[in-house]
Amino acid sequence: MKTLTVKKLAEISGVSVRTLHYYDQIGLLRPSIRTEKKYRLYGNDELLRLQQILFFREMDFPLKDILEMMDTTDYDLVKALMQHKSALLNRKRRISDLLKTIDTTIDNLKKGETMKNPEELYKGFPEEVGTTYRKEAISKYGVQTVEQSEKELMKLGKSGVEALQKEMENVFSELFVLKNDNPESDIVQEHIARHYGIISKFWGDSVVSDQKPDAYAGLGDLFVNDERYLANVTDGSPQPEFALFLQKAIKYFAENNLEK
Amino acid sequence: MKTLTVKKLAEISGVSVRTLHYYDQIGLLRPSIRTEKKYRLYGNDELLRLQQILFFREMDFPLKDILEMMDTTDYDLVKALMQHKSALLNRKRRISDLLKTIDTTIDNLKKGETMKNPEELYKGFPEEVGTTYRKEAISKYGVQTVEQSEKELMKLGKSGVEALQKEMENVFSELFVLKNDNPESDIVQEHIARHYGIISKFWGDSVVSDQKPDAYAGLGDLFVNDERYLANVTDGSPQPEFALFLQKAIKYFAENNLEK
DNA sequence: GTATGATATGACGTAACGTTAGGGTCAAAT
DNA sequence: ATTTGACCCTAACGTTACGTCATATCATAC
Repeated sequence: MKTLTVKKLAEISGVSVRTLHYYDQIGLLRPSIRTEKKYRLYGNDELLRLQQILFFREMDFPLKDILEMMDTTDYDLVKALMQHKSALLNRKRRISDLLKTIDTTIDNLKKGETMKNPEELYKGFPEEVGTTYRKEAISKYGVQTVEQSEKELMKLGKSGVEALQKEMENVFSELFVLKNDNPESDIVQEHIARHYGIISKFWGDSVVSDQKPDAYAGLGDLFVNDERYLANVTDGSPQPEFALFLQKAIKYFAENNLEK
Repeated sequence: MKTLTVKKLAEISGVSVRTLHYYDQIGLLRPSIRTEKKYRLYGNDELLRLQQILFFREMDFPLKDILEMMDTTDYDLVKALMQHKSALLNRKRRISDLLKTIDTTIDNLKKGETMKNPEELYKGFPEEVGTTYRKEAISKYGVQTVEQSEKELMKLGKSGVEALQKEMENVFSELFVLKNDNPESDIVQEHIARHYGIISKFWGDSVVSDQKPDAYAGLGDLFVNDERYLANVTDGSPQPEFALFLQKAIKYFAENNLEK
């Protein structure tokens, strides 16, 4: 039978020599022969096994699991693959979330220098939250949808909008008083629900209904990420603890009341 | 000013005490005060800074980068975020690929892995190059010569062949990256040489030695004439420019290294 | 005075290798 | 026969972001 040295095997399989040493060490892939002088020699079976290993490694299985899978004769491969699949799906979702957050963060940063346009509508709200979501909404649902909903907002009239703004400020100051309570307590959650209601009205149709839970949950993160959002509630001084409190409260609310 | 002990800070920020120790150690987050007895005391600024850190950590930034970002005043945050975004997009794509592979694997396992026909050997190669050349080779050298060399290929075993296939795919994807370089540049030619080596092994004796230069040069033309040959390298979308690039590179290689 | 809880430093463990470091071995070329 | 150069071996540290003891000191309450 033809045998292969480490280097050869490394070359045709595309892994490093060190990797083969390591796999030998942890018992994942042992050479079929050790010569007098301790040289490793691999046969065809080992090449085959290595291919298997690399396949699973490609799938991001930890080596420990691979070892177990390959040494357990009655291993349920399909089940393992499906499990792994769901883990991958989770990772993917998480990355999608991160991407969203990055986008809004980039938006926020850029917005800091530019923008001063016709959206006086949003004045007075937790600093520029409205405009941020306006941009997001535009990119998601198109400009005309958003402008449509803004027209509806207009119908409320200046005074109507101001009333909403005032209401929102009230909720915030009430929440501020509760900042040392448990974010998941009933009373806090009631206020959060009120806040959500106001925000919803404010968003109108610019954020489509089934996107609102996500958008709202994202709000909590924004408070933490950029203290300016709370600046006009806390009269200027940074309140990281309050922001954290809001984040937790909002997260809890979104998870328990919005996702269906 | 209000100060926080490790435990307190850990609690309100949601990280472990050990993490704070560690961040202190690597200089990422130093307490503003060290008491007589070395107790760490953190002020508001540190809490704020920690929030920033955690934000970036959420984004999967390595701590080293976070440290640099936060200590470099003129750091281009937007740029960093966009870079990071593209990295995340890559991860996401990779995961999507893995998911696809897992699905097909599960399918295969359920169907009861068969495949053992002669043409199965050529699977994974630039679509049908193998079989096409089989036909061509047969018409040129006769059936028995080809079958003989296929027996030799069989000796490599499935895994050996797969290793070759993998190697070939690697070369292609590396070449794809270089597709805007000069086809006659050293680096491109090096990869072409590798490719030729692999093809040669694959052809074995089915293509007689002194015919290989011609056959190989012909390969470049095939790429241009039939886009399917590159289909599985370019994940489906036609890449006429890449094909032309390969054709030139191969022609140059054959003329300068193979003919004599 | 002592029990309890918080804090400190130090050091090992983790995953999967990469990377020297220091020394044998084998085949070909001299 | 020897030198070269390519290849082989083991040992061991470095990497990331902490978790988990171990051991010792400190603060607070009873």
